[in-house]
Amino acid sequence: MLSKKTQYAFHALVHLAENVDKGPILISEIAQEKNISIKFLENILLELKNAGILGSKKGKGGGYYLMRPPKEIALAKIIRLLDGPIALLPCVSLNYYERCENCRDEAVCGLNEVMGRVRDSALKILENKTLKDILTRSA
Amino acid sequence: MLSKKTQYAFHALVHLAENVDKGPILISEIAQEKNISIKFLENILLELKNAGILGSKKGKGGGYYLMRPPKEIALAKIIRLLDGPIALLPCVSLNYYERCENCRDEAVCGLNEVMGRVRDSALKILENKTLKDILTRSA
DNA sequence: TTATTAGTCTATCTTTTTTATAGGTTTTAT
DNA sequence: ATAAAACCTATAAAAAAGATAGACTAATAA
Repeated sequence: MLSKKTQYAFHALVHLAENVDKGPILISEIAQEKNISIKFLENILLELKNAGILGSKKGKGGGYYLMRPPKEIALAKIIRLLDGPIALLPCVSLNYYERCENCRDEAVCGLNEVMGRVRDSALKILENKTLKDILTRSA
Repeated sequence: MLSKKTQYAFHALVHLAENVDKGPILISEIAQEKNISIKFLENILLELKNAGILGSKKGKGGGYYLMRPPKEIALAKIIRLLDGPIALLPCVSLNYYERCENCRDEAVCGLNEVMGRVRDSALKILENKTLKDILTRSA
């Protein structure tokens, strides 16, 4: 399961995407709209900003905004940033690989192979679907 | 990521599957072979037994054994038992569903839809692949 | 230039989950 | 009887997740 952090991030990003035309959006507005603790959300948005996904403006009229159009922000990127590996096992992770301590040889480990396939099938979706694809469907 | 518990369970099950002909297998043997803390493994095997996946025999000559042939034990079942939901979000989980607290209407939530697809693609593999499919490939 | 607004930063705290261990109990083969 | 091996329950230790606090900095407007 994705952590609350990542879930909150997605909802916040959706809100920002659905309001791109309105200039910088307040943390407090997002927090209220999406029912998220404002202080917790603050940390999350900062992290997204430091990763170059969001930009911000301080002072009156300030807030957060997307650095790129929604269709260029892949879901996989957000998950990896805030949650870490997408793979179910460290030994099949592309970005967070760790050697398996419990098997003799990954090359002939059947678990490794099957979990690699699960990873591929998830990535096929998560690398290609973007913020644009998770906006509210009526909008 | 799957918990250590689930990872250990898979490795233990593989060992049992690869030794079906040898009668009950000792916890200690599995622990040593797969490099798992024996006491931790004990708990895991018990849980698998209580779920009807393993059987056991006490006393001398005792140990654990599979209750069904490896090809009838789906990977999804093991994961759900020891790790809980396979879905990335509670609101798209088939077995552990929880309402989303952050969106107004799941029916039009794009995140819900995409994550539902990720779940389906993972389940397509994990429901159909079994213990038999994760045995060491040379065997 | 000062007050206000709003993000920045870092630290800490609480709770939950995960991982692991301990030690006695029961069953069974010999 | 005794030794082997699973059973059971509790607890402890460590790590991660979730949440909060408060002082700091930058931008804007009066």
